[in-house]
Amino acid sequence: MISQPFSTKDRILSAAEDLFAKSGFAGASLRQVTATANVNLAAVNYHFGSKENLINELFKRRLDDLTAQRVKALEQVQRNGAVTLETILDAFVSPALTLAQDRGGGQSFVRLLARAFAEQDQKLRRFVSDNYGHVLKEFAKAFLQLLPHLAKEDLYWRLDFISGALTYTMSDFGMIKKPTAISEEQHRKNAAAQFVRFAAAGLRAP
Amino acid sequence: MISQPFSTKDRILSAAEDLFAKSGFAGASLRQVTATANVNLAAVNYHFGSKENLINELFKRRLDDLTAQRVKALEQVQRNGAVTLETILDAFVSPALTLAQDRGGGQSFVRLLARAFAEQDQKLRRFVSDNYGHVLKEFAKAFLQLLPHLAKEDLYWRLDFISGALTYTMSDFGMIKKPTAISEEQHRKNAAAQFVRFAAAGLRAP
DNA sequence: GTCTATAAGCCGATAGAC
DNA sequence: GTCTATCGGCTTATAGAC
Repeated sequence: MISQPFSTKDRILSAAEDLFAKSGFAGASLRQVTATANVNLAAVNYHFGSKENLINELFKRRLDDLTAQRVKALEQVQRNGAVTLETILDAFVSPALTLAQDRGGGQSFVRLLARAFAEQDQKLRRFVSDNYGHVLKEFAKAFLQLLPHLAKEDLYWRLDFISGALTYTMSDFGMIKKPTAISEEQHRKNAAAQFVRFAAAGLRAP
Repeated sequence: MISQPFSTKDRILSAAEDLFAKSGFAGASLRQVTATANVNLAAVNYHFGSKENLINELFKRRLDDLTAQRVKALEQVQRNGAVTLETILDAFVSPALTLAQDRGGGQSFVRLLARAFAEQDQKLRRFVSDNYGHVLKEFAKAFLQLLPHLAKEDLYWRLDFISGALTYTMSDFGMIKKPTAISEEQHRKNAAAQFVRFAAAGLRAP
């Protein structure tokens, strides 16, 4: 069970991430996945049991990491005392946009996320809500403390809008025409700044 | 070529809309579509030529209508003189949310839109941009007139965020827990009002 | 326009050798 | 852990009768 840098399992996961992002879960076959990963067709069932379970492990791998980074960023904001709508939003958004720019599969993964939303797969939603819902609640609590006059119902609507805008922005991130003069890092920071400014104003709406 | 109320063609389109929304373009087969529509399997190729072309006609049918309603609403706002960020946003958003609530297939269609976005299908994007892009430009122009100090680049970022939030909201619309006491019409108006308030504040961000 | 029958091929999953 | 070979079932698309 020792995990090697380019194990069969890893190669399958990476190939699956790319192909499912490109063609969808139903649109990409395990035959395509194993051919791209340069492994035998039977290896998928040996290592993951089924196509469905392979997909679940795909989400688990990335969401564990993304969630941990968001929590870390939020805690850091709260420890440093500079708690504003902007800094909290940045703690939520920046890890996601960094992932959206990562060529090592993260870029594919955020497109997978957009697909998962469109799927409205109840099992997947349950999985996400069970495993990562508490983090969203942490952020909601932080926002509410800064917006004491906002009704909870209004906040939830607005957080939904923000989630939608972020999902859309992340998944399109590779396509927004980046001025060739600036670095990817610069572009990512610009996107985060634009997003935070927009979302903070939206949260402050009367 | 006389279009009858429940022609084979119409039944195929409606069944396809529902099934593709539920299972995706690759996930739902023409066999499922024709079985649901109560028509023969061969009828799809007779009337549409191929699965891909059936999908295109699906989008054409709804987007022609949605775009026309948006243009009409925008013109009405501009004729009546009450031109504000809120009224323009409402002209853009309300026809979409009405569609999202329509049980006669519109509800399925907006989920198809979310899927199409996740697909990042270049051919479909080109089709949408070629046929409906001029309407988005009309709205952008109207916004810019009310936000003379906003850089164009900033506006485009914000319109992207708004599109994402709207796509997400529409496609999730059937799932937001509606208090049983209020009517669907009421719920739709509430969603539109929440959205317009949020988006207008976001557009006005410093 | 609608039907049956079928072509030609891809699918996920597994049995069993190595 | 990796391989080949294969099972049973599904897919889109079409040819040709009615």
